[in-house]
Amino acid sequence: MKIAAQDEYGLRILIQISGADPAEGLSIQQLSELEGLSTAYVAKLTRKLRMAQLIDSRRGHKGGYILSRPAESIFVSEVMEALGGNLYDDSFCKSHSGILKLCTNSMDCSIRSLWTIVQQSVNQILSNVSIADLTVTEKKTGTMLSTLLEQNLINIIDSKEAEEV
Amino acid sequence: MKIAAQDEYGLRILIQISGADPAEGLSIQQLSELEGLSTAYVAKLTRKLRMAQLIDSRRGHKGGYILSRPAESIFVSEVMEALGGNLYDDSFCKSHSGILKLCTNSMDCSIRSLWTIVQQSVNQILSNVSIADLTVTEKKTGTMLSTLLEQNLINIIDSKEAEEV
DNA sequence: TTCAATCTATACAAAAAAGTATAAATAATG
DNA sequence: CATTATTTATACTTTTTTGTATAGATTGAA
Repeated sequence: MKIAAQDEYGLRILIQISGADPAEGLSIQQLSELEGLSTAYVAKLTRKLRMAQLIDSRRGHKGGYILSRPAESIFVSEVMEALGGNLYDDSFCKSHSGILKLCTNSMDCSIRSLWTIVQQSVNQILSNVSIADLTVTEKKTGTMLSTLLEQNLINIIDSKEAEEV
Repeated sequence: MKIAAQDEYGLRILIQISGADPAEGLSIQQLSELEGLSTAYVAKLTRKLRMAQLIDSRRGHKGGYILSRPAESIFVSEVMEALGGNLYDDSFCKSHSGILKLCTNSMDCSIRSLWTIVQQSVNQILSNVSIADLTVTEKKTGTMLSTLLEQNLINIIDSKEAEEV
């Protein structure tokens, strides 16, 4: 259970682009220097980001990449989806109301339920963090999203009692 | 960002062992038939589980594997650790009190903070689900841990406001 | 128009993960 | 003790992921 290389590098590239002057954009060459990756590899990753409509490209002389939308409206969940797909596809075993159940009727179901819960939890976090939240600016120096998970962590522990053996 | 094959198969094998009669255990051959994996592959996975002291082996005639502890005390987080390691190593960027911060002072820090939050969230879930919770028995049929994540999901959304721009 | 800077697409190579094969060690049982 | 059923360890092959190379298409500017 690992974060793939593409996830990390693709996200870094997107954050770099979000920090650039939108009138100029960033070229593959510039991104390559900024992140210490080969130009060929950057090109491969920008292709995925572009095909997912997260960035727009301008070809030819003075070309480069810019975000296709404001950084505030691009969420990390979308970036992960574009780069590496989901941890686990949770299209079933999920109740209509959005409340998850860990069903132990069969091993298939219990394991699938577990992955679904994990997937949902990860997705819930990543779909609430935007590229703007991760972009470094002078204004933002020192900013913390300190309560993002704080309460969250406590609740899971308490809810353990809900188990009916 | 994917669940590795070893994570899934290793967990399944452990659940199978937990369901077996402790006086008999389960052999590699039996596990292979139960899960539809080659004996060689099962052997590779049981080795990891054994080295992590999650199962005990008995060699020779009538040998096999049993859990080294009660299923109630083996948590999925340990199993994942034994099989594939962590999503991300979160040994730093974590405050003493256990409250996580998404620090945006530098890109390195902001991305690392994000992975740390994700890692902690996943770990919090997996360290509260035991092998017993996933094991199928007649008694347990129909059991649900329905509130495991329920509240959890709502809190993250609300806490988004805590951001100080 | 011509040139250089740039993105685009596809094919290739290297590294890591997944899965297999095999020989040796161990233990129960007749 | 010999045989058979079993785990153990290591080396090997296949597949997937990661990363590179290269040739072509597009654009701006002299």
